[in-house]
Amino acid sequence: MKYSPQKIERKWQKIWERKKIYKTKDVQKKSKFYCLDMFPYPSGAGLHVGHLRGYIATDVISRMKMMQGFNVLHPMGWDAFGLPAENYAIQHKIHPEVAVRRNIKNFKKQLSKIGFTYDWEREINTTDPTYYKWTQWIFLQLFKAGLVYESFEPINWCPSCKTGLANEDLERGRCERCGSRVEKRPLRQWVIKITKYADRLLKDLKYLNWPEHIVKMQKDWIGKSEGVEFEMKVFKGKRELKEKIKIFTTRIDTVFGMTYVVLAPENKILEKIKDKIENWKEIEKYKKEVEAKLVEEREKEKTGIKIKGILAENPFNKEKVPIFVSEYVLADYATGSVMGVPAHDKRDFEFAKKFNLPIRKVIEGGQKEGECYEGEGILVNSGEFSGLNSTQAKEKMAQWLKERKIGGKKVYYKIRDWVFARQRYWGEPFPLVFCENCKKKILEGKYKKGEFNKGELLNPGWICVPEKELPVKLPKVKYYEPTGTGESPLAKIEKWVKTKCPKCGFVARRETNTMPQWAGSCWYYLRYIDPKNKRELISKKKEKYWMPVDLYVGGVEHATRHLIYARFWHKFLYDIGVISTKEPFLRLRSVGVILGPDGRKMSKRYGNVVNPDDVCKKLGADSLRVYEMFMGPFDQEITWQERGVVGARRFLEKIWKLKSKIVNCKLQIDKRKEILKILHQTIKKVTEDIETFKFNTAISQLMVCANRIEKEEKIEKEIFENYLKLLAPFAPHIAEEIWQILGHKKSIFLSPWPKWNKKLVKEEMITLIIQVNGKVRDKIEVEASVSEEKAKELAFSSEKIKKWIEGKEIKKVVFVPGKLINLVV
RNA sequence: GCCCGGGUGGCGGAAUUAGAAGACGCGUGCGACUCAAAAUCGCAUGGGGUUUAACCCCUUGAGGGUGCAAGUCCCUCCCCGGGCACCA
Repeated sequence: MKYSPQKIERKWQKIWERKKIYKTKDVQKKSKFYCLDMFPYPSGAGLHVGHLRGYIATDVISRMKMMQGFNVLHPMGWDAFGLPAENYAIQHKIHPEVAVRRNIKNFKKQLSKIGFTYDWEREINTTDPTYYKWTQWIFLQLFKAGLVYESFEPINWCPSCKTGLANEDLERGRCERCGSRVEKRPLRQWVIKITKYADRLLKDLKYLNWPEHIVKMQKDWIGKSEGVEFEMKVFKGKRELKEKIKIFTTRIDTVFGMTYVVLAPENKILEKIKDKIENWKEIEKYKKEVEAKLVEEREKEKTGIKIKGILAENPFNKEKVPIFVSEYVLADYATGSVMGVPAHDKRDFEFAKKFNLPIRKVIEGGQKEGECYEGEGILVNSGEFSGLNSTQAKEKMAQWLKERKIGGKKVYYKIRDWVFARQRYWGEPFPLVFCENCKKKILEGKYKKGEFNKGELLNPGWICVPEKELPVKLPKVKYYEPTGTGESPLAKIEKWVKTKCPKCGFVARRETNTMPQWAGSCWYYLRYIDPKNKRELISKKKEKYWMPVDLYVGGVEHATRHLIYARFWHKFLYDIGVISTKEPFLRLRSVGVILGPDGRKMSKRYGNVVNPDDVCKKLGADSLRVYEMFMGPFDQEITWQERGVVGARRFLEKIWKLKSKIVNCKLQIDKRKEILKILHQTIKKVTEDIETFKFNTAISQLMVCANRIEKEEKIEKEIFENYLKLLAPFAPHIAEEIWQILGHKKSIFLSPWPKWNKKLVKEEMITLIIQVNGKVRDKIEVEASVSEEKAKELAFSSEKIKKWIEGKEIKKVVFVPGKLINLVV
């Protein structure tokens, strides 16, 4: 009989489904394994082979764990809110809801052909009201805890997507999604105080078994800076103003080198002191110019303007220095103002040169003439602090400021609060309404204690929708295109917007922004555990059993977005007692991108997309699976080559043929020993390599083993069965088919994973390498336990070796047991 | 600019604690089977010497170093990929 994957694959997929062998049970006894993929956006383009790489890997591991006796949870679902789904809908003039339904159907169909172990009874969809009810619920808890605030500050606005964006959604000043240049635009926004969790998000990284580079990316993104903050007095002539300029620096040791101060154009202090500024009109003009610039443009230059008429006083030496406004100071980091120390900061150096400002050296550290020196060293020209080294000076100066109550140690983070609202249709509605009456009450202080929660007091007028009224359903609309006005399309649906205040019953209006794509993916891994729970987000018992996720697999592109947001929400849920774990994802592995056959990113635009359906049809799902795991290191980017799938298919053909050699009796003893040895070596290598994500070498070992077995006339049934089990996670259909042909009634995946015998794995005989001066000159078959004496004897008696050492003095002999002997002459 | 990865045959890639460089696969060549082709099977396959053979030399981006021994460790440089980029 010929190997015909088209027939057997469909057959087994149906049987597995019917017999529900992958149904996850919430039994609490067995050891559990929660194996999770980052769930896909069901885009209209469908899946390509690149998407599958991670899914196949988790499937391989899930199958092995299953056979090892673990209770495995390996679910799948859909991250279906957000821009990709919405843009697709707009482009094709279909309602997003319809498009999503259609796309999910297509994705599911595609996935069903690969032979995954998903338990579809736990399927989730972020756009399902029974799901987003809980997304809204979590938001409400954040709101009530005072972690959400309404802001009107200028934020990043994508003119093409017509929505505000979070810092995380930018790439070099461009929209991460569409590549448009982002503008700063004042907009009413909901912002979540993720910065409150910055320190914990940083510290707890040490508990995680994550790839180092991803940990580092998160550290850099959170960007903790420890320094000193202090106040500078501001003078107009001899008169001191009541406003003070706050400076944050990580290099207080260079403070005596300050020759000027720079403020961000958006710094609020400017407005406060504008009547003291002689050239206010000029400053105002400059401010407008800078604000009109795109984020990207601001990064290139160091334009600036001097504020005339006022000076700032350095508290350390009472020196009065000029004040500038420049675009190189960021308004939304630290105090929005910096001290200019051109001798010891490259940016200040550049600026000082441009504006002809004095450059004063205060750190001695072997710098070059005419350049700035950013390293640490010994303080000079620094009054009482001269002679200290940078580290000592930092301590003493912070103390000095603290004693005078004008400053002290301070920590800032690079991570910004999370801009959480989008002016788009396809997202979760906010469970908030705005009530003028309640606003008045709060502002006038005429309310009872406990009448309003922390969030409501923080955002006067905004009232929480009661939890029992959740979900606030996204209304069906005719027109869902973004408006571009800063309002979401929902604002136009008067019937939906107009409502009653749940608190006082007055006329109120619903919040019309929607949540960003990331919201739904922040907690989806919890929903898989308890997908049908209507009473609570998750049952405590189930959470305790299944959490944390034991293995999480997905692309690196989520390192500073989804993976930070999800950790943040998880920690919050922990804080309010909903869950018992501090971190959601214990072990993380990132999957490398598969490039098209032309070496470019797989994309419709390049016409290089490989559809798994075609590969399955032509060569079979098992071949596809084996190839994807064999093609190279899992986390590495790699080019798709159809030839490679053909190679995988040939390997499976070989296995298929091997079954005709199976016999029920035992082999001759020496042969049996040899075959058993390679089998047990293979059990060891495959088991360990799957565990450590070295799928390519696991398969290579399976090939080596098959090549050896193939040489025999006969194969012992038991040996072959063990081999099949090792192959099964990679090529489940063919393994199951042969398993059945061999007479088994139950699925191979219900049989136990083989264990290796330490004694059998060990080589008894080895090839002893004989080197002369480090070069291989002879090889001899010996027992692995060969002694140094014996090895020497063998080396000296070798004819080949004699040739090399003849007439020479042996200076040294190096013996590595079980490996080699090196004669140095 | 700063911080991470990485550079191994024609190609994808193996190589434990430094211990036979090139496992496994692809491709290619030759042969078998065949009327023929495909598929399949067998053999060969880093480069260069060489009288068949035996054997020798060179070879892991470049150069230097440490070691009996270096793809692996150290220094200098080149190239490729990624992250961050006025974060004070």
